[in-house]
Amino acid sequence: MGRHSCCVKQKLRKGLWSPEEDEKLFNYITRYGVGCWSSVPKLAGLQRCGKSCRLRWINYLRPDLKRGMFSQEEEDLIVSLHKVLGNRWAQIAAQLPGRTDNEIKNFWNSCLKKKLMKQGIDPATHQPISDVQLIKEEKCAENESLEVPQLKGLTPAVSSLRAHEPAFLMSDTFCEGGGLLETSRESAENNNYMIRPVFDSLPYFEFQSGVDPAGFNSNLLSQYHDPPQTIDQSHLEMSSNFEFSSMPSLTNFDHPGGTMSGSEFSNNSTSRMSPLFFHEAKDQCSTNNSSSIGNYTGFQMNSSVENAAFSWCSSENKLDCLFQYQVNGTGKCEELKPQGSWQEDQLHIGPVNSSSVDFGSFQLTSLSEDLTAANFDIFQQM
DNA sequence: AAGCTCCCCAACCGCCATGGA
DNA sequence: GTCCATGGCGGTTGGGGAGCT
Repeated sequence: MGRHSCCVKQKLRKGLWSPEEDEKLFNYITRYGVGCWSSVPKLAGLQRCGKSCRLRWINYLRPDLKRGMFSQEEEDLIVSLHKVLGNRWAQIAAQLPGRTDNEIKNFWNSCLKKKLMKQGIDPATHQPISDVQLIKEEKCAENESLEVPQLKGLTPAVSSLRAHEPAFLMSDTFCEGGGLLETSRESAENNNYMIRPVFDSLPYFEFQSGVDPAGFNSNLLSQYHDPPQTIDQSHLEMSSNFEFSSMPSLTNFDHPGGTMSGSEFSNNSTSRMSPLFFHEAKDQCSTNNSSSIGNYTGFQMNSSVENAAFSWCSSENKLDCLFQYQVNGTGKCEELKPQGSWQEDQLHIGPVNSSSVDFGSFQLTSLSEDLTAANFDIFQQM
């Protein structure tokens, strides 16, 4: 018997999320934080499985998500990282703040792969297609000599295609194994000696430092942006400390098995605001020119979001969060939120509780007078 | 306008790792 | 050591919008 999904077993709702469901989930997470995902749907009043809720939160509702097109810089970074990491989307995503593994995976499959192929680069190996094709054709020839009948399934039209197909299409569509329309994965499996990343046994990399202000890890790129064809694996294997540690992981919001309280949650997610707040902020900004910062009009919020400064950028019709902080009993500023922004149509619901946050393990490391230029490193662990 | 095809991307599936009982 | 619940991840699917005929 095949394994049933949790949704099937519990006769839960599947498919696209409605705005009402989003609202319920967002309200719940905002208020109580993420403790145990399996209990979230019940407590939030959703007919979904916990997994589904988790995914929806991580891929869509999370406040720090970037929206919109990938920049050229991000694109280059993804390609470089893929060259090193292969399809380890979660690890790639960890180097692109605000992007999810799913988003990057989709972007890769729908755009980047094609782009690379057009450039004559095999997306699986990052080698020139001519080289890859040469190897593949050699293997094809080998197999054909051994298993000629495999080609019998090809229609005349397809057979003629074989002769005229550009190399990069040939490599993905036809060739060996007798499959007429081999998927790239099947093809990859059959040709594992070709599609394997430059090196594969890569449990961890060191990301201890080198995170530039844009959030990218320059260490990784300087090391691997244009990596040599061979990399000394022994170096990697012997470095037991290698880990992705300095970047805000996409799963930093998850506290597996933990008991993250609502206030703790707000440490990570205070960037959500209610539409009411949004309009309030917008109005305040548009009428208050006394604290302009460049193109912005700054102000201090004292209503639904406390201890935070936002600014309304009228030219872009968006609200920017300059920072949010927490001052403890000693007056020490213990947290700053990274700069972010919200388009009006991205706003959802829910008050934000930013009080009594325990920021024990995080420390503000820099603060500029010019808030728009401030470079905050809130995830630098003490 | 209707039908068809393509393709993007949100969401699901299933496997694996981990941790607690 | 085993079982079970849970979370994380990569691969895959299919709904639906866009573009074309």
